[in-house]
Amino acid sequence: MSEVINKIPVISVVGPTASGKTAFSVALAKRIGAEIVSADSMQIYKGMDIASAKPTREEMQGVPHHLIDFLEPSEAYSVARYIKDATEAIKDIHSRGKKVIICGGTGLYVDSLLGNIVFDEQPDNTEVRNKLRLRREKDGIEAIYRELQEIDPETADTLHINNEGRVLRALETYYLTGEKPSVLRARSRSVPTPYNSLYFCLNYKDREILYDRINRRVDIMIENGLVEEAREYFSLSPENTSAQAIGHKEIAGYLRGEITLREAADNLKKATRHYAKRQLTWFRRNENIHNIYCDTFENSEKMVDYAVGIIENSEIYKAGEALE
RNA sequence: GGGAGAAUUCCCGAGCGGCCAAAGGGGGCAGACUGUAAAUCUGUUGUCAACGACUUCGGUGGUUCGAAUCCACCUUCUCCCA
Repeated sequence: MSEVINKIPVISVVGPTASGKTAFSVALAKRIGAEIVSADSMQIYKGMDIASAKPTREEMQGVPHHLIDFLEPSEAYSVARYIKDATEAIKDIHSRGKKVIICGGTGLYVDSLLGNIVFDEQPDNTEVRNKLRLRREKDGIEAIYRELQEIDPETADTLHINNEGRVLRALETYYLTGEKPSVLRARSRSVPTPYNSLYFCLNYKDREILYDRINRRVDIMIENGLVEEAREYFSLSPENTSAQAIGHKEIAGYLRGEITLREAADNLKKATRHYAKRQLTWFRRNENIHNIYCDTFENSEKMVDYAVGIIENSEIYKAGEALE
């Protein structure tokens, strides 16, 4: 009980893309007096407003948003950096007596942050990484994988050989730190979380409704100038994290004249649906999550009422109040 | 009106007498996930009382021990000449 008192209460709003997180989290924030810390690996980037469905000024309705629109697309980013940035933002908000809502669809970021996964400082990896890549070219992935099996069979067991990126990274970690990835992973989870969190996942009983929302949103993005945004984006030609974003890369074929805009739009819809499905898989394994099935509520206000009810019944703020 | 060809499982598309519930891809569904995560990767996808059984390859009939594969007719579609 005493540890609950010292923890920072945090509400998180997750859910698949296009589920309505932005509107919901803003409405909830206004109701309970919170600020929003984004957990979105693409909305961090400047100049990807349409593709990442970044909340607009109007949508934010005066609720402060953190970790949005602050990085150049050419910059790399990672979970480790996210945790650092988000921790800082949370402390800041909390110190000013406001409540915190984490809102975003990047499950890895949210879970790593709230689960307090510790990412130690690591030396520069470019040299090791390049060496491993060269060896992969020369000896093939089988040899690399076999080596991982010898060094850290536990990690090798959890990785499929076809997942080359992960296999390579596991070995890279080993050569960089001298420790087995499985050991590091265990240690990263050993520090108790400083947060007292309550998870909401915006969900849909009927998946078709979500898919329809996605399809419609893509059409709107195109109406709003997604093609122009993509054209500008590619003129900068960044090759980092931001290049992975769904949106611009599907439009690229059209810009090169290889496919019609219609085809590009269909590809984009498809890729977004796939992404939403992966997100659902991720969130499903969190048994502490409160699913809010959007298609079972009359209106958005009732959804917020429902969430507030759960918050009031929970201990996360009560414990804090008892302290004051 | 004449000629050529095609119809395959949710879609595209292979198969051309047994090894076919039928390659491959797409889509769907499920899953994994610790430093690029909107990424990367895996499994599954006719039905069932399910290590076996049953119903499928436009329709009907036939040839054959055996047909998605061969034959006949029918239906629909495509193309070419009129």
